[in-house]
Amino acid sequence: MGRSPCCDENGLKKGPWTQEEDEKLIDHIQKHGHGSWRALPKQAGLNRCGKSCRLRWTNYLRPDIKRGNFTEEEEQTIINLHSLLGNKWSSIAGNLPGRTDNEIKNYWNTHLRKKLLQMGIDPVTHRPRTDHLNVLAALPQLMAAANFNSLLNLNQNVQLDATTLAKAQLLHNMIQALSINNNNNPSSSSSLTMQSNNNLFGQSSYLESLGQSQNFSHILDDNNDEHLIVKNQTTAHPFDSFSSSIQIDAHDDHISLPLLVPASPEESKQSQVMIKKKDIANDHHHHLDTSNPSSSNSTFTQDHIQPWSDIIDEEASDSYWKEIIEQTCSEPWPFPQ
DNA sequence: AACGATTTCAACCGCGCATAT
DNA sequence: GATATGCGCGGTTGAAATCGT
Repeated sequence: MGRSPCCDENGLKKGPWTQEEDEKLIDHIQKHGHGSWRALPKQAGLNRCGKSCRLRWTNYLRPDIKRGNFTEEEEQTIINLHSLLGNKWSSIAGNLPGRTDNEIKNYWNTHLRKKLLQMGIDPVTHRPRTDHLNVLAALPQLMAAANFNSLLNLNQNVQLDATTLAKAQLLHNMIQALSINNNNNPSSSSSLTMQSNNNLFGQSSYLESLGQSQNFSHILDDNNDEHLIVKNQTTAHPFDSFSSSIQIDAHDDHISLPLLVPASPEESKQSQVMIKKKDIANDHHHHLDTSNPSSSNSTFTQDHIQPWSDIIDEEASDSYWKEIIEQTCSEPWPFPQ
């Protein structure tokens, strides 16, 4: 089946549109509608192919185009819809009035994709990435450089945006990676020490600071250990399609970090990191609990650790990691100092 | 200030599907 | 049913803008 190439016809202009061309196109469509895109250029006096005219109109000149930055709500919608639909940009655009599929696609590729990657989430599957964890384990000094005093100031209510949540997720992954590494390699030098004058997770304001509304409930386990169960009930959060819960051992001295995006119940269990509160309180140094039973159940072993060259993919470039590290460790966290 | 690296985004390209002939 | 045509979609490109040194 033959097809006449759309824009290969002789003499048809390509490239950026001039103001004059825009005006001609707008004027013609306002007077006559676009009708047949193929016939439009001649009728409008444009030396363009119909395809180029359609693209210019739908992506730029249409009067109902919404300009400006994407709002948090729009970001949330895109992420949620992408997790359901994949790269169905036109379908996603259908749920965002005034936004074009091209604009959404560009915004995804330049912003949202990176944001998810920074959270340790695969932007294709929307599931946690694990291929980079042992790379992080090689960078414990970066963690020590992070300003945890500001992170751990828990007496302020702070609304977190997606970027901050991304940092929290990455931090969680880093701690998780180091814990796993320690577990598998007791002689490893990658133990993590964090300085703080605050009792980290024993305060509900930490949870509130995640910008989430929760229900708290106490339960007793088989050993009569009291647990504080915190259920994430946020509905306006970009990741509300994922159920996340935070469990605090109120009786014992273990606290679990929230896994913001558990891929599955199994993964969620395996990725819990326990930090001993007494370590925090006693010497103001936070140590990862290397005897952590949940991480000892981890399926990660040294056998799974791959060479850097095997791990790195097209998006895990030097600049990619540089960006993550810099944003995670150098920027001030949005917690009050 | 200059230059190279990186990012952004408008525009293009090729393909698949639907419809017309 | 075969072929031709048009449209829309998703991936890719490359110039311009921005950033970093």
